[in-house]
Amino acid sequence: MKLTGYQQNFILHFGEMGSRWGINRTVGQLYALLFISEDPVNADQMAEGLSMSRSNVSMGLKELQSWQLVKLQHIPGDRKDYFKAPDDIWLIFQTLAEQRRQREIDPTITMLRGALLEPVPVSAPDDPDRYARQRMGDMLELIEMLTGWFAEVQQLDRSTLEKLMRLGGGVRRVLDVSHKFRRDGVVEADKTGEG
Amino acid sequence: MKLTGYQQNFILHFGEMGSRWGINRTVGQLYALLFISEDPVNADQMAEGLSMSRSNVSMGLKELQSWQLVKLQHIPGDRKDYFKAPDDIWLIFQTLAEQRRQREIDPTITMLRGALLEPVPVSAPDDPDRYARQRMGDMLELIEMLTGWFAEVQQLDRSTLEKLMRLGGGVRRVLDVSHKFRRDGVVEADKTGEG
DNA sequence: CTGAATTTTCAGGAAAAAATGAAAATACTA
DNA sequence: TAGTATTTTCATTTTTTCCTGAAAATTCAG
Repeated sequence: MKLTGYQQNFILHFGEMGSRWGINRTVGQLYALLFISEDPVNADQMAEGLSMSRSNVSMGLKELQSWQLVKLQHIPGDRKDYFKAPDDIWLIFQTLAEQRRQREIDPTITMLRGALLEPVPVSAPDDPDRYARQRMGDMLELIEMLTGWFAEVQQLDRSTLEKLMRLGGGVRRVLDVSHKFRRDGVVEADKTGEG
Repeated sequence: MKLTGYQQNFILHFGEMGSRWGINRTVGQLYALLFISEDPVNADQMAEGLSMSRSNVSMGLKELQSWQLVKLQHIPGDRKDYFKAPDDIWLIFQTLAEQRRQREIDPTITMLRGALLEPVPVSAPDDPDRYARQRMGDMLELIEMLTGWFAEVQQLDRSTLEKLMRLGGGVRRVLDVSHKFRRDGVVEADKTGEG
């Protein structure tokens, strides 16, 4: 597994960014390598190409598999496991976003719901947790709105999604007009009229 | 600075999640404390309430200020610095998203642009970097589409934004109809018609 | 200016995370 | 099923990150 300087540059960058992305250098480098490799790669090749121990590759691959970011393949006549990143970069992005939601947001939603479910002792006017409760409620509301939106948008087909993206801020104009066509009251007419 | 069990629960959670969010425990706890505190808090109070050293608080606050997530205030007759999280939780979210973009995505955009600018040696059919170039181009295209979209949507006023969120996947229906009103060719008519 | 109050810096120790090599486990072939 | 190829596990070492206390720097009242 020989890597060109061009490829190494990309791989090193992903390794360094790893810490900011909540993954370690190894995992970042492994994924970068898979991402730019047209053919599937086996663990020995990765260890050699990235100059790291075989066991480190094994742990890194395990991590990547738990993120569902790699596909396992087999090559006829070869007993080794070969790995590949999905061809579809949109799919990679969606998987990444979905996994980060599960790891970074869901636990907080659970905590907030639990805390807000606790009954207020006597709802005394001097409740020391009054403000905390309110803030936690605000936070939960925002997170639920955002994650709910994301979940729905994730269902959209590729072309609709790209259309929405390219529309950008122009979505405001479309939204302004949309109340004329609403069917089920989801859309509220906007009377602020700054357009 | 006395904290109730209710408040401590929230603060501890943020501390533990910190590592997943790319901040350390201290910073997570500090922000959680500020977030649920109605009145501004000074550094000594934080150190006491969170049982950590005064110097640790100082470093944590420096970090939070670099994220522009705290507001500095002064209380008449008191020389200490007091800190507060913004009241507006939408603003907090936007700041967070903006800062993460700068730290986690912008460096990669820069790297990709630089790499893709490099001229292909002789465009030989056996260019070993052919596939890597293509993949990096695909990645840059997706990232630019997403960040560009995000930048535009960030400009929208609060009520339009909430409207878009609550619309969720229903945006497809609105998009379908929008081509009737397009002004500048950004919107492509969709003939797949699965509605 | 002086000195007290307050905040910041930073070297060094503590804790956490990552990486390694050896051994164990697993999977497969003959 | 014996033997080999391959992968995984895990105790240990290495590296990185975090936290602290002491000292330095800054701010401000008198």
